[in-house]
Amino acid sequence: MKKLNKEFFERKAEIVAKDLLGKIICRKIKKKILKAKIVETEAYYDEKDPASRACKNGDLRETMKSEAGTILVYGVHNNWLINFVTGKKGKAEAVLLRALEPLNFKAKTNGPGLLTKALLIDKKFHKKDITNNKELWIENPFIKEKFEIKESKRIGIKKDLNRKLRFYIQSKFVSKK
DNA sequence: AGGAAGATCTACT
DNA sequence: GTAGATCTTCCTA
Repeated sequence: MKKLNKEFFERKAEIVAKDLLGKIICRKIKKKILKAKIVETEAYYDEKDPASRACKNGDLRETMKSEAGTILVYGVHNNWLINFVTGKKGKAEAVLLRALEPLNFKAKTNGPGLLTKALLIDKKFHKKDITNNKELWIENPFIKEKFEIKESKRIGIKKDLNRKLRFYIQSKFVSKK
């Protein structure tokens, strides 16, 4: 198993979002390691993205502009959403994790808020480094599965720009609409 | 200090 | 399908 390194995240958000599909996210809780396959992602491209909080001033925008691989935890309503900063430093790009398929545990993760609950992810991961973290990291799977990557519009956003920035694999865990 | 908006979820009709 | 719950962040004063 090889952890994803910084170079992986230094590419465009759209590319990273597609490439993250099928990867394994690992969360260490006490002595157990929860593993789940990433099945749904969304890309946010820069501070001009009207749907992104990077279009506002503040800490989130600064975080999105920081080093690739930085974890960004964003709170809405009652939930935490987890993102990974992508692109080179200075670019406000990020990828949102929308759904996972649990491999060695049971949970509902068909939605951005539920997946953070299942993995016990909260604000304490904000600004941490996904490529160098003891409690949370991403691995390449042993075998590269064949799967079809589907695209659609982003979900839950009113300001939609007819761009297809949501990517997913066929799975019952994918949030569907 | 207060208000508004938001990348959501659940429950009920 | 729609309403409501309820939290974090940013903006204004």
